[in-house]
Amino acid sequence: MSQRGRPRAFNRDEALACAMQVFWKKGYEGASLADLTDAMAINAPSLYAAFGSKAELFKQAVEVYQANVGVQIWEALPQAATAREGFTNFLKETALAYSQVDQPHGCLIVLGALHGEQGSESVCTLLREQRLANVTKLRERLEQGVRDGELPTTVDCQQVAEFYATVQHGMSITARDGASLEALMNTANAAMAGWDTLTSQGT
Amino acid sequence: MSQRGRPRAFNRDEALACAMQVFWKKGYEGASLADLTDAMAINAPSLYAAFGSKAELFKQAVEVYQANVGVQIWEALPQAATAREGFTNFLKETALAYSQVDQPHGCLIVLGALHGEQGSESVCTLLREQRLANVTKLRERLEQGVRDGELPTTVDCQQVAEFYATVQHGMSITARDGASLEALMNTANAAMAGWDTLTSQGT
DNA sequence: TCCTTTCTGTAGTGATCAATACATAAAATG
DNA sequence: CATTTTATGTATTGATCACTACAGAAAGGA
Repeated sequence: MSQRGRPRAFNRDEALACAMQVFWKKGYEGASLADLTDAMAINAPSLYAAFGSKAELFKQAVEVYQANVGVQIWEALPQAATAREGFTNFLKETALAYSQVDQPHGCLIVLGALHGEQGSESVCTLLREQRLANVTKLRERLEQGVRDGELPTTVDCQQVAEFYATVQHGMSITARDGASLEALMNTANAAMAGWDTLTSQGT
Repeated sequence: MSQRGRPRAFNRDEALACAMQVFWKKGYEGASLADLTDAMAINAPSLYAAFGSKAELFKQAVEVYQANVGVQIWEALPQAATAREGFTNFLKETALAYSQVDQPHGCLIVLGALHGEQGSESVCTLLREQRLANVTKLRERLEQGVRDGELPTTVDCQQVAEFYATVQHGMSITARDGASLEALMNTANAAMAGWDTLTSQGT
């Protein structure tokens, strides 16, 4: 049972990667269909046949982003031996990912769609859920640190997770404003300066 | 030499305040002229006669935002007796301003226009310059602390300023995601947890 | 009263938006 | 070869975008 009909003349994955780049650079609403079809080197009917809609294309682009850029950031958490090392590497990988040359600076998940007002509600909600899920990842790594005996049971894991997630969110803005890798690394280090205090007392 | 011609039928400042609310909530590109004229309760020709263009209206809305919301945040810096107290209050005022009830959460300067791609380059540039100017305000307060003898001369004021600016940027995203005042206050406190370390050593 | 000046509301401008109708092209199947 | 199926390119859809032409209304000045 091979494929019937005229074969697709473009590579779906490559086109999706091009679309991801456009969304990353311009955001969901800022990326017009003309921008997307130009970058993907296909016509609008081919885009709709392959991806369904602009919103669906964006959601698949987010998956590509997570699999390529995001995984580098978030695999630092479970791989590290300690929560402290995990958070340190998480922030450093964020600094690296947000300042790559020949790539849009900052994060697609943070910058992709902030104002879900006109037709982009579902996309905005998707990204917000991703960000909230990221807070959960950070909190769970802290809770693991508590279970391991690395951190005291009095630490408020949710509060600490929200702080480091907020720092990461801010790094997207700062990266878009032109911050260098060195500057982002310094911010990552600065965020870790409070680690001992944050993970020793409850408040 | 009083005013000639038919008098304006609406209050310019009130209409501008309404426009500022729309831009704050929906962003520059997300706010359509229909949104603006609806909120301002005027017709398009009146808007253009009074403000010139959508971009010019936005720039004036930013001034209104700075004068009302921003001043509450930034006057904390010079008013405090010490840099530490100034930064603490700066972050706490930020948490308050970003989680006001019956107001859009987060900051117009941060969330108003991030992707300056299609006709919004000038607006995007304006906001970026504002954010960079904010970093300068923070750095100058630290330098004042060095002159006062509060902070050692070895402290890298630019690095510390960029860190706290990044935290503030991130609080806009976190606030938009639904964070409570309490959560933002906790993040403000968490950011201050590293103060002593950041302002004692050079790196 | 008449003229000038400025504002207001209606009704549009061309451009661009996301999304498609349709005819044709290219493959497998019979 | 004929049929079916799917993809492609051209051209276009109605909606919405920021913006404005125009005529009438409301004021001051002569």
